Amino acid sequence: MPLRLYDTEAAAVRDFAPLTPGAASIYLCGATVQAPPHIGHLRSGVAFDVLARWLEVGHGLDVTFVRNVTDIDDKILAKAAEAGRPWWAWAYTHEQAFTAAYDAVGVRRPTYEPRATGHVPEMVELMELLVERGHAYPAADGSGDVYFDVRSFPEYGALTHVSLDDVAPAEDADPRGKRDPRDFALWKGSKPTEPATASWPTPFGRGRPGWHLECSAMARRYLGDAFDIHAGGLDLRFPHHENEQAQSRAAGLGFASYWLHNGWVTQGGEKMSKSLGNSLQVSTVLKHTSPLALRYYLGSAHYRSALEYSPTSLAEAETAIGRVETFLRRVQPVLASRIGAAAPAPRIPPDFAAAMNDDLNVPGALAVLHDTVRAGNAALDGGHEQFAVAAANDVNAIVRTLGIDPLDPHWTGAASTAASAQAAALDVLVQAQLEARAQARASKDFAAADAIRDLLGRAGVVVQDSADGARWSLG
RNA sequence: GGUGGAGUGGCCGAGAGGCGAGGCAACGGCCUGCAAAGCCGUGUACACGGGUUCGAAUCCCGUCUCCACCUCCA
Repeated sequence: MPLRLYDTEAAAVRDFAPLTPGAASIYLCGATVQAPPHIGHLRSGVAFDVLARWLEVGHGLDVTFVRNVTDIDDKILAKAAEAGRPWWAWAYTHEQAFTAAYDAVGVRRPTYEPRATGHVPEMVELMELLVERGHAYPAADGSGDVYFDVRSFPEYGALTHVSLDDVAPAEDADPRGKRDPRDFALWKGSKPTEPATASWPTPFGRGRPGWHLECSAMARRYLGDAFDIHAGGLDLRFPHHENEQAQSRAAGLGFASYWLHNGWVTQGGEKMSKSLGNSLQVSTVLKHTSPLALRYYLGSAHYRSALEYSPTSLAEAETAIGRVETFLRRVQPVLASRIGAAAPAPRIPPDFAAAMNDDLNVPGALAVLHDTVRAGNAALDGGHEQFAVAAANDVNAIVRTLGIDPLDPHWTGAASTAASAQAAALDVLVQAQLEARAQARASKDFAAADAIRDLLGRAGVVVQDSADGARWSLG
């Protein structure tokens, strides 16, 4: 079953066919590290992390995933200056905040994460090629800027389906040096007002990267002249991705075969923005929401749709993924008791695969997950062990593929030895309480039993009785 | 103005000509000492007005509303 992906340039869903059989290359436009990330910034990271996982698990492809860091631009320079800090320190501080946020929600590290400032030679190479081919020119006003000549490239506008007549002037530089006001900057000559550290020597003079050029240069270096998928947020379609494609194709490179764009996290129907304050910064949200629930929430709408945020959204996600965790914990004793019994063959549930292959329909995949959980719970209730085991198998395949396995040490904290030592100590203490409670219940002393449960409850320990004894969990 | 997207039950959110995706919330029931968890059941949802069709949330025409990009914002 082929993977079908919506390609922005074709404006249609297309079968995915990698350039190299057995492999897939992805370039994702990462963050401009000018401020700490809010939950909206995590959406592309999570969405395309799921894409990479599915290409591997569902299609057996060897994925090379490059996600860049834009570590220099006008805003970084302006904000750092305002804060009285070096721009590079400002950028790196926020780069680390993004890394921490991605790590927290289980976005796997990319194969490589290049920074714009580390790729000036590649940009110069590309500029020289474009100048040589008649698609770029140094500014006539001696500013040191280098511009892309949009009129020299008839395909300009192909990605976002605009005609040059409809393009407003690019306001990224003083238009005096431009041949056409719509020409955009590949390179920006250094200005006396800017820090000396924010410029690099080139044959065109000292300066710094234009925003668009870096991605063309880095994608080419790490993924080659042509690669499979270029991804990013919807807002990057124009001008950023249009300009990237124009540069690369004008330079004679194949560039991206598929363009994927993710939608917004919205509030009241509007794009989440920094003006909304710090309340939805990832670091703030994670104080009251588990990282797993945040990741689940970010996948609860299709990646191209808007995802509405409300104060209850994250609590709902917590409850929903909690159902899955409860089932997996319920079924564990059954699985443990069957050691030696023939395990069902590992498989990707067909309904799940069909949803994923349909342009990564994660909400549809989650519906399959919940259906399977319900069937598994019903099987446990009815004592149909074999069926419960099969359901557990399917649930595990789904949650592992989506990166939302509630029992993964990444979420449970068991990865750390200190944490697991604490967990083990707590378990001994709680089990002792549960033992006392079981005795109280056996002698119908429900007041004593409830007192123990209340005590544990005040400590944040939730007790659940079941046919085979009480279980406890934090939360 | 140009280009694109969207309006689905209390909320979130898939689907895209015929079986009420799924989650959250709510209500009823089963189970249960109670609770929790789990299971079963309960909703005449598709912005509005026309049209096509045996049949439309889904196709066509028109209208309204909202959002995004064109401002170096995932």
